[in-house]
Amino acid sequence: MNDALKPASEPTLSDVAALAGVSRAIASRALSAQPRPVSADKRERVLHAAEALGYRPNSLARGLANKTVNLVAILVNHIHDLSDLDLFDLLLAEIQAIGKQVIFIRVGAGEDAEDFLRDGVAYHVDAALVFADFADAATVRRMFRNNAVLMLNGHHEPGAPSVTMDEDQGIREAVADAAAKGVRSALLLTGRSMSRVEQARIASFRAAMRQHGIALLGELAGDYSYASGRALAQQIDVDATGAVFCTSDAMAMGVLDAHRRYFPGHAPERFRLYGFDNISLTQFDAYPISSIGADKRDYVAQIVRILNRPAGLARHSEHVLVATRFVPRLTG
Amino acid sequence: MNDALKPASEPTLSDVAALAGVSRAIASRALSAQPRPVSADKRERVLHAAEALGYRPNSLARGLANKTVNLVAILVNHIHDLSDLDLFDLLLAEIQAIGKQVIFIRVGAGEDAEDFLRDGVAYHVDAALVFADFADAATVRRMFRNNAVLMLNGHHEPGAPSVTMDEDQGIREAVADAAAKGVRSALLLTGRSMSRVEQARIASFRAAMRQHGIALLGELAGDYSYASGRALAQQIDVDATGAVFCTSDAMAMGVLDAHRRYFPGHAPERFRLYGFDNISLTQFDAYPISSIGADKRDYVAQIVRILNRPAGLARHSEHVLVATRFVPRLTG
DNA sequence: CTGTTAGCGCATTCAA
DNA sequence: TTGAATGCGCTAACAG
Repeated sequence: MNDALKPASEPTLSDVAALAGVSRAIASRALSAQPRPVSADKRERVLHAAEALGYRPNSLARGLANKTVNLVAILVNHIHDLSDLDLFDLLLAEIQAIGKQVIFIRVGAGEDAEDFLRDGVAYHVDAALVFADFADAATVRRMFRNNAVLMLNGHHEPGAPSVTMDEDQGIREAVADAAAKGVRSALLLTGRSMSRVEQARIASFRAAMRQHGIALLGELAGDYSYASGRALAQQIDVDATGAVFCTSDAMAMGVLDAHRRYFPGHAPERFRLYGFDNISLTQFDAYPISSIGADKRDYVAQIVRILNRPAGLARHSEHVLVATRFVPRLTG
Repeated sequence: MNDALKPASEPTLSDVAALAGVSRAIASRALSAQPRPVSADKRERVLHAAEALGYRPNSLARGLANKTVNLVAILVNHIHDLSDLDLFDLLLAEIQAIGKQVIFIRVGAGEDAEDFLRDGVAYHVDAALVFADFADAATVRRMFRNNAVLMLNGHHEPGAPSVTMDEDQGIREAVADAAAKGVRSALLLTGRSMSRVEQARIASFRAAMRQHGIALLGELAGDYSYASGRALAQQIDVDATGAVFCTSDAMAMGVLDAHRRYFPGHAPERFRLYGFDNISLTQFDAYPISSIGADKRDYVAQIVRILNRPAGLARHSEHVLVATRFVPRLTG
């Protein structure tokens, strides 16, 4: 088939090289981001040819040859928690800023992960960021044919680096705040308890309350959602309960709405209310919930720093802790 | 270098074929998702070998050979609007359900798109879903070396299919509702007016109000955010204004908080308040805002249907309209 | 049904 | 500095 009959398709490096009158190797070097030996005039010709043809390098082919794809996978259970909104937009922006693209993988309840493995649908990526609860590093490594796994779900295994929020710190501050305000008894509303992060939170609350002599009246199992907080709030004995600690802001919002008559003008009348994650919604007037959270910019910066490390994540497994703090608002 | 000295690396198809004692082609066919002619026993041997080696196909190589990568790009300005939470989790799940992976691209204010083009960082994808305001189909096509562009940002160009919410319908219902309740004058709070979608919304509101004899007292320019609604609410003359229509629920939430004294028990006392997008947050007790929106499942289903169409999106440009409806709640 | 061969588009040896 | 040749891992076309 001669050129005239060739179907219109994307120009390749060969086309550029042909138009510029150089070899493919020269064209490749001229177009490379790294400095490569090419004479000035040939470089010029190649660049012009590429421009004229509207040439776009094929990332797949480049990745195959390079074994570096500039692709990062983010594994999540889902993205419908309110706190996700604050985090992922920032994370996405920062990862793109270092020249990588983000492939989002939603593994749902957790069983689906096995499907990914079996079907081999997963991409070969430079690194995998694991927010999903279930996943252990080994599974994720197999999933992505890659050792560069960054654990962000509270697990920290010897082989893989991790960035974890030091939630204990913020929890202690919040409980101390309650104790200082005379709280003697409290209820704890929890989320999905199978999660490592959640278990750590619960343990921290228990320890801090014990330390401050606050009686733990009970633990009610929710699922982080507004609806679960709204429903569980019915079980709160407002006369006996000094404070309600929730492991998500959304649950605290549900509690607040259920008992809003006790928060006239948002001043705590019966019990104090504490949320978790310090989501931006707590800045809305209707939900002035005292909360616990880390500086998201700091958290994301730590993740990106590890991602950007030339050595890669595989070798030395660094475990980074990001500080959280108590953020007082009207309810706490 | 003999096998003993070969560095430990990912097993390839060749390794599987060797272990199974078949050719690479047979191994490839046995591992293929599509039915391919392979004898039962060889297929069995290949599967076992793959299992034993922990073989994972390299999607890059497969894509290169196939020219089909099972990758879909989603272009957004950002993902921090409350309405994004409802949409993208569902969309992600549904796209994965048809065996494709999602690469999220955040183009921010819009200038960054040019950077993507220049740097050629964009991946070769099967299709691009364009939610970002700025982008025209031609730019996106160049960006992804691909003609399969699905416009979801309100633009519908001849070359590219689109799925658009028929917002006019819901807006007419909402305005009719207000008129029926005796509203004679109204204010409109708008978002980023450069967006095609937003311009259409504004036009619909104007037309509907004209039709129902509702005087448009003014248009206040916000940015879809709670904060902008909260701030602009100061300019509302509660004595002269029968209703406030907002082009986002978040702005309506801001208005509600600013004037909450006029909504005791959420019963509209002075003016009626209408939001937009019907986000799930309007189901929270504190923000019972009447809104306008489409069935998200329907909307996503239309998108996935087009994505899944064997013919591809390139040829026939289908323009799908998804119905919106007025959803009355306490404020409207 | 099977194996051989030839690419996909690119980066990188290695001689020249 | 250049260009021919090689290979990344896989699938498709072809012949057997």
